[in-house]
Amino acid sequence: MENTDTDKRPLDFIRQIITDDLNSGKHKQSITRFPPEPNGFLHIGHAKSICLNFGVAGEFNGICHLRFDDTNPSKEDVTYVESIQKDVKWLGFDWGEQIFFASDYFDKLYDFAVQLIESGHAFVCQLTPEQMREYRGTLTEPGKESPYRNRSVQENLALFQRMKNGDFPEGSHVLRAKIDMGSPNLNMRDPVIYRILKAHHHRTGDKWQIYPMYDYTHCLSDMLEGITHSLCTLEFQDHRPLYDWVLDTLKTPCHPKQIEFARLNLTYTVMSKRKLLQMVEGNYVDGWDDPRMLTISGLRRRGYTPASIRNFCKTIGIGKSDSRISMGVLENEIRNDLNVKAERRMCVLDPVKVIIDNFPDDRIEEVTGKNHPQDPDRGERSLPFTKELFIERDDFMEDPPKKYHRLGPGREVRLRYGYLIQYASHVKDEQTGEILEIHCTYDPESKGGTAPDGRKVKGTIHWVSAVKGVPVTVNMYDRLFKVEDPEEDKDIDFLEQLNPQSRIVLTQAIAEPALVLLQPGESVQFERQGYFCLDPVQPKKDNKFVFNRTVTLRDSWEKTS
RNA sequence: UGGGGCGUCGCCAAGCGGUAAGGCACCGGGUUUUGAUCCCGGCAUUCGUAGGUUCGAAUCCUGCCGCCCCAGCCA
Repeated sequence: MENTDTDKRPLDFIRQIITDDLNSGKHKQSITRFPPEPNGFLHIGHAKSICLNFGVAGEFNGICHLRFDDTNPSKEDVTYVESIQKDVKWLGFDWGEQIFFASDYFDKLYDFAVQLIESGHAFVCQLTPEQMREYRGTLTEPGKESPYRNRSVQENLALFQRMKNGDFPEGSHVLRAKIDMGSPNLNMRDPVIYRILKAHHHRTGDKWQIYPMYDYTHCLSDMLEGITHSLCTLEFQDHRPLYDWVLDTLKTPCHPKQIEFARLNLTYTVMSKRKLLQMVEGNYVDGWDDPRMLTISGLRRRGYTPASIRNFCKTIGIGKSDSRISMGVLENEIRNDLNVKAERRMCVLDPVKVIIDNFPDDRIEEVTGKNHPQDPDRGERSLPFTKELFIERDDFMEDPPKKYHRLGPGREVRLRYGYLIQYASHVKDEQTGEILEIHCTYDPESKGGTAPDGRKVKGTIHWVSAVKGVPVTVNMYDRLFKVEDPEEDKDIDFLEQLNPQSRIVLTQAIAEPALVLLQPGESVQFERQGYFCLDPVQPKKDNKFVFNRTVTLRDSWEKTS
């Protein structure tokens, strides 16, 4: 990892706990784990957890396991386990040999369940789901004990065995922990730990008819792997007593410590896998890797770098208060990274023709541009300059305000790395008012952009040769939702808050020739516009190169649309 | 009207009884052949609120207010 952080940021509360446990000798090494359920693609929220768990391992000379929490075959799939591994690797983390599956523990988990039954701590219940809900009680009233709660150990053992054998239909029997129906914590009211599920599991096939529940599986998986610190999100705080109960009751040799932290929320997007799935399946976006999605694969396709995502996770920190981080923070990280890494190129997104009246008709002159203005080592490239050019439609105004630094009647501007040009005239469609072409004259003495007399011009604009430029398609991506929190108003479906302008496809854009040399996924800065990458998935479409806008450049010039 | 959490600048976030770090955003100024980058400078007498303890509190105690999570045979 190319991350040289010498910063002395204070430790977050989790790293403090780990530091203390290491110093006190409670543990000689920290072992964490990232435990995704393979039922969807990873998103930036998972990146926070990945950076935390793998980050801790890296900083404390510990180990971080990758463990798939695959206990619900009805929702899980191998395609997800594959994409998850790809994304974790891409983010720059390595689990080495430490890749595990909760499903690998099914036999042991079954044996533990038998132990629980034998010690009188679990029973087979035949209440229907509806009855179970009634017996559970409410937030303010205690629950009632199941009539099946006091079956004999023998009977429970036999029934559980038959559940395993597939003798009963789904929903007819469950194995429940015998805890306390009067507990104010609903999770402790005799929670279900095994249910019958006649589904094909992506790893164990049809071996099992019963599958363990999360609360029962997670703590035991952590214990089996010798996890020291089990880091999860805030909504699991109420589950911690159950996590501890299972391990205490089974008198396991080790007892990992569960610590919860706040999950990530960002403005102008949604984070839940359920909602992301809904957008994918409803075709509101073009799949899990749509560049507007905050999935890892979407960010990758958008042009975000692993380092920018890691830095983002580092700057937001770890805490316990619900928060919603401004999208600007993420954008700031990718700008910081790409400002250093991306070479500069010119591309005219919305072209209007400029004709240099005093430039020879067929002449093609080469001018040179720096690949990176702050880094001479990045070298230079050649740019063809011709009589007919394209500039940005935005860069010309018939009646510009005084602070406008671009082209207009009577004005002279610099064509970046080219020549100084002076406005001569322009022609427009009298019907529509559309500017058709702009005539200028150039100063032959100003090649490269500076005049011998040292005169200053107010602005520098980018351009592309009309004859040598190459047509490209550019996807202008913007925030996916129109509002900061699409889930704030419970009466409005979040899908109604989608930003209809989140993707604008520009088909008339024209780029400097050097742009065709890029590799798919490679990032560049289109000067004065932003950072773009050649689409890694579909670099060419209709025989034209396709670019994705990662993020705009910061713009202190208020655009008067 | 049960339980579990959380409340420090517009957004995050340090702070762990000794007198409010940092980042983003924002506002000034400088450099600049990207209105970018970069560089300087500004930006909470105040820590949800009301009391109490203390020489001294954002940090300890009490009450109140606000927000989030929990009644899946999901994770």
